[in-house]
Amino acid sequence: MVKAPRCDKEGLKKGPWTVEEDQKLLAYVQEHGHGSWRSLPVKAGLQRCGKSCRLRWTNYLRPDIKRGKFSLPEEQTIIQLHALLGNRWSAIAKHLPKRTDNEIKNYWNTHLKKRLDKMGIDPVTHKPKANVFGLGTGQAKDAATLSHVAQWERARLEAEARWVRESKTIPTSNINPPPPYQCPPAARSIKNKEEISGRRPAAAARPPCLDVLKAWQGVVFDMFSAKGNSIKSPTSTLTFPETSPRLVPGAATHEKSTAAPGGYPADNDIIVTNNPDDHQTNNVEGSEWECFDKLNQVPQMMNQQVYQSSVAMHGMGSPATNFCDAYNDSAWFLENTCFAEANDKAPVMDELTHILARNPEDKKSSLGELENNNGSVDSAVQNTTSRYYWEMMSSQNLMMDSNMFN
DNA sequence: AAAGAAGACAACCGCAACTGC
DNA sequence: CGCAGTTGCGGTTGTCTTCTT
Repeated sequence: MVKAPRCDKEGLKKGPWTVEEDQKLLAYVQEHGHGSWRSLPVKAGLQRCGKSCRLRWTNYLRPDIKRGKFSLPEEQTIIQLHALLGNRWSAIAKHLPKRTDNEIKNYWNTHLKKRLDKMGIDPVTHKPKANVFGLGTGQAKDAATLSHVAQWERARLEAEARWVRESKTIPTSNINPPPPYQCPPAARSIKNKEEISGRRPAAAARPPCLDVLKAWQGVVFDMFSAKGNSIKSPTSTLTFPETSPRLVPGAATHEKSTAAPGGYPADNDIIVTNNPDDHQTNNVEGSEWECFDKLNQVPQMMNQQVYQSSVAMHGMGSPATNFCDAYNDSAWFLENTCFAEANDKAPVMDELTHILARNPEDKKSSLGELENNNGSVDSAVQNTTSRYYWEMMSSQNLMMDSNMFN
């Protein structure tokens, strides 16, 4: 015989909470702490069961909860962690400060899952669904798109697997400060042991590849926003290579570029070169020069991980070629994947400036402070901070320490 | 303008793990 | 070790809002 829930048995109130109930609970917990949830409702004068009170507090009333729309970095984190952890919402929530597991779960079920599904990616496995490659049905472009997704996905998963392996084998002394014990298998046990011992958890599960992509997006957005360019998303059309600015390595606009699909660069393509002298041979004028100049900073900003991911994806080429590939992939990724939110660069830039602001040695620590009288970012200072940013991003400590984003 | 559908989110339920005796 | 009570978690449902026809 199934025991009736206490709430039912005692005829306690269920359903949505009223403002008065919230106030009672809030006032009580703030004054006395929750103590035993079971005894709390009577003490607080609530006609609710303790469990209901606990849920209301943890999911809604707690003061350290952030509500409202999820930012792009938060979405990325959820997707990335879901690929790693599955439906372990509480574990995912630990990497999203001020978000509750319930909120993340709801957001996944109502938004992210559907978005992945529409993209043809299985939201459970995070792999492209086999049956979406419709042959002979005019879906060649979509198939190519999805193939690209699959390629990135595979690279990502490999990176994650590598990272997981390394996080188990790398001496934890590399993590600052050194955690006192290794990660035991059961998540729940970990948590409780931490709570009991007050110890720092083992290396936080933040895959470096996500950070690299995020960082890359930040730099790319920065370059384009400074120029007044926009990486405008065609959203549903999935036609990025034909319609959006594309970076083409090396060749002048009047010469056939071997790296440019289709040969000659398109009108809105942007030529990239490592050799400043090439300026003289390119028919790039006016505002495009500004961007051109900014792009010459790129090899310095391009750290090993981005470079290697580009090499892995496209093969070894010149730095400019691999930069173009990495950029185009990143821009493509922004436009054609679940990460795409048209013109939604603010969260990425917020995060970039936030991280730059952590530079203890650089007093000019945000992009806002770097702006000159013209409202543009001084290239030398930007170069310094960008390089610093990449150095930070490539350092293992930051890659593995989720506190970086707290 | 009204009705139904879909979306979004809060809340509930049941189970498993943990805790203290 | 066993048991009862408590807490945490994830799946599911209910309700309200927004959108579509």
